Amino acid sequence: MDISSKYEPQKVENRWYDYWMTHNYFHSTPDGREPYTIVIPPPNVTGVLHMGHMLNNTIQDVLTRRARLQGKNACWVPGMDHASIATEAKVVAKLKSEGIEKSDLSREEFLKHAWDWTNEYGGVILEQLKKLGCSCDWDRTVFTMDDTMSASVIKVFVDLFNKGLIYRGYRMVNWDPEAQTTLSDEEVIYEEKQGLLYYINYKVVEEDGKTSPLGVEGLTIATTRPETILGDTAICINPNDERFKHLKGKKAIVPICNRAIPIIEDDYVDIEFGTGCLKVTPAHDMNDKALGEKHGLETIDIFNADASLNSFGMHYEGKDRFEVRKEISKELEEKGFLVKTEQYINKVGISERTKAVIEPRLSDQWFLKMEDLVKPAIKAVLEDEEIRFFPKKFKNTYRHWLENIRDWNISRQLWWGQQIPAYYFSDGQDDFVVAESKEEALILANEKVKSRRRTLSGSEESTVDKLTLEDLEQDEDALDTWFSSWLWPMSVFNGILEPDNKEINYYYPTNDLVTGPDIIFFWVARMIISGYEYRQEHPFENVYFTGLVRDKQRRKMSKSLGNSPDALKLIEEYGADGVRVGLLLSSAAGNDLMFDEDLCKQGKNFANKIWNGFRLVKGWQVVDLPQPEASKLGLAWYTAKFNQTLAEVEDHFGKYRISDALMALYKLVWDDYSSSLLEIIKPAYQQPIDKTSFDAVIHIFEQNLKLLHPFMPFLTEEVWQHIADRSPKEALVIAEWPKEEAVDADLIGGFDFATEVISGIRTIRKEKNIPQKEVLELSLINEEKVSTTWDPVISKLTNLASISYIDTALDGTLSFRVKSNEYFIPVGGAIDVAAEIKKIQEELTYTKGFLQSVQKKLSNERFVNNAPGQVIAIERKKQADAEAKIETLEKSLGSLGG
RNA sequence: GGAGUGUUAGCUCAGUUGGUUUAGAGCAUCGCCUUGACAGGGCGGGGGUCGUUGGUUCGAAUCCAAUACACUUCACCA
Repeated sequence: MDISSKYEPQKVENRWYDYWMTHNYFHSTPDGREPYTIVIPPPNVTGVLHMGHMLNNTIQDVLTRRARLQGKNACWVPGMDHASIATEAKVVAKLKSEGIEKSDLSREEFLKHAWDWTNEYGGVILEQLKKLGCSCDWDRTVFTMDDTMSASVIKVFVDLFNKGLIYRGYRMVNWDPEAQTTLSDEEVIYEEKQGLLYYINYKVVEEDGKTSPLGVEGLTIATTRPETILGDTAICINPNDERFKHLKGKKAIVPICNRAIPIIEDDYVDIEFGTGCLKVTPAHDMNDKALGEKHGLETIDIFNADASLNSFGMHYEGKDRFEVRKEISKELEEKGFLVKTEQYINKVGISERTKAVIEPRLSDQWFLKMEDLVKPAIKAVLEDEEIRFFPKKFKNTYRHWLENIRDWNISRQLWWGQQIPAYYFSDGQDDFVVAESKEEALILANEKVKSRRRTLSGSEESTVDKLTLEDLEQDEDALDTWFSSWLWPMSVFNGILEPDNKEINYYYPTNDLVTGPDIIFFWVARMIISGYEYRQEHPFENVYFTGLVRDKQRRKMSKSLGNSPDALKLIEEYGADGVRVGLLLSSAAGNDLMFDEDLCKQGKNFANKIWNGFRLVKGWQVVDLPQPEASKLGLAWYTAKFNQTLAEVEDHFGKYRISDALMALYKLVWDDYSSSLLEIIKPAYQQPIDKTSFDAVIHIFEQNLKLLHPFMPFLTEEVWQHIADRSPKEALVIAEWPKEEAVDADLIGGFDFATEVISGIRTIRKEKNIPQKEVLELSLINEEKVSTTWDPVISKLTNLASISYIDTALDGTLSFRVKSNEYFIPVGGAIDVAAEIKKIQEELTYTKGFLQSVQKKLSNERFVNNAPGQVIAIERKKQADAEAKIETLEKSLGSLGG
């Protein structure tokens, strides 16, 4: 047979993915088996695969594939979210490039464009996940704008409204002037920006009605936003501020627009900061709004939706806020109002999506009351541990957010998304109803109107016409995308519309959630909240938080920085398995991952190592021969080692230490299987192997492949199918995960000792440049009374002619020691006695030092009296071993005349 | 400003209730090896007073306190 000496992932990956798809291995339907469910964190419909996705989805695939091998009914539900803001922005931009303005289109027309865009460009990422090997149940692919998903969202909105948890409020919100929509607090990022602090003089109206001259009896405020002075409706001073006693009860004149505004007092004002005088602009600042309400101030909104100035901006009307800032500061300077400017660093809110500077704005919005909803979510994670976080440290973050929860603004001034099911029948603040359809809304609206008349007139009968469908107008706004995704673990199984259907009952609660800590509030917490509200149960048992993928300079990988490697190119270069291994090897749970392409190279090399381990075995000619003793021992030892590693791997998985699980397997396959076992059983050049050993090693190799499959699905399936002709039912992807068996510790201990002997012999070969081909003779003084069991293995791996047991040291040989055993190898040529003596003396110095540290402990009365017996026994053993070793070393020195 | 997490080998990290041969792994590095599965390999070596300072203890990388630095996160005053 002819097998390439290098594993070539490009040639096999697509083939196996197609094979898996053809045979429907990833598809799940409810049955009698234990379910293993995992829902994907839905990527944006606009998204393309980046490093974070690769890490996250690799972990999910490892968990899913392992569960499948364990015989569970594994179901990994893929999907996407509609990403309101991002998608709408893309569609608007595309239309603009075609000369179409959004404002020229009706809602229906715009949505058609959005769907066209989604169908054409959306979902690229799901195809990319297939390249990575993800074993999602693609038949279940869900999109948050699918009919059932949207219907679920609307149903939940109406339900929460009816429970009194959703309300409409006129509030100060985070306004993104670019997307022209509201953002939730979580979608605003604060960045430090170098700006200016402007000191501006205001004139004061004296009691006689005259205006004071500037700068003398006047007052000075400090602001970072001089353009907002046109919206000022008060000046505020601290009542305890001695400097401004004379201003109390007076009025100030806003420069340029010459409006007279009251000077109010409030201890909110920090005497130390700025000038101690605060301009109050209730329409454009959260704190100012609070002051405005407290003191009954007028509210003047000077901005349009795009943050250009409106008619209150006077001659600046129509100009952008930042343009106006420059121009107005110039005008203020020219007119003598501007005292000075100072460099000032302040934090500016930026839209996460569009990067536009957020403008606080007053508007009608829909809010979800969180105070009570949050309670079961706090209990589940922090008290009952019904939901476990890995790593645990994120519980603190979670706690902090939930305990300081604010109501969730769920409306967005966008079209792409579920339209808010509120219907207005007139202009009054309360002239609306909420219903799942317009028809239901009409009934409710008529009832509402009727009951009002009843209260007003006291009469049952009404002669006034009833409302018709045409009288109802649905709220223009759409719901926050997270208001769809917070239902994800339920809605993907249609658990909202049909809460008792077979699928939701089988798959919910899901098992694991794998996601980034950056969306712990956006998504994780809210899913937990909705899970308890709608199913009185946790949505998942375990949440595994991956770290952020950073580059070598510790910068977060992002599109804007351009420091993220092209995911698909990486797969092309290193193979999907190589990339998966590379990502997993250094991703301890929750720790950020310093991505380095060398890790993928390591993964690729590992794949090649396994491949060649297969090639070697495959190349052997198999004959009925007696099994060599060394092979028999080697196979028995490896079986023990395998079981030991399997136990470790299970333990790591239990703690979501995926990286450690992989490393344990990496060492098992590379060190134990390839470097040790294969060398032990390997027949001499061009000699056949005995059938017993061959069958055993094939079995062992297959067991290895099963453990590796979740991490390296393509390579392992390829090799598996090379080993034998397999029917679709025998594919590795659905093989049976090895069962844990008892570990024979004696075998492992015996081999470890033999390994030290082997290593000693190899070192001597090294030092004396004796090639492996040259046969050596080994003699030993067996002080440790080690069994001769392992001699055949030692002989095989170091090419010995004989092993002799002797009583006294051999002259003219090189020696080494393992514990108190001493080994001698005769070599040709003169022995450098001085070097031998030096070597022994170094060992002696170390051992004596060690003995001393042990004796120090043992001679400490308090140690002997207080330490547990087991610990003392260990120390005594150390002492005895060290003493025996010292005796051996000193004997050797004596015989060398040292 | 509040809270949290971390600091162990050149790099990335383990070190699980304090005690398992006077600290481990992978990678990198340094020697030697043109071996017959694999140079994407083999064999062998070097490398850390566990951020700093105190304390508790028979015993501290591990527990406590202080301190320095780094990161995360929340809230923010013109």
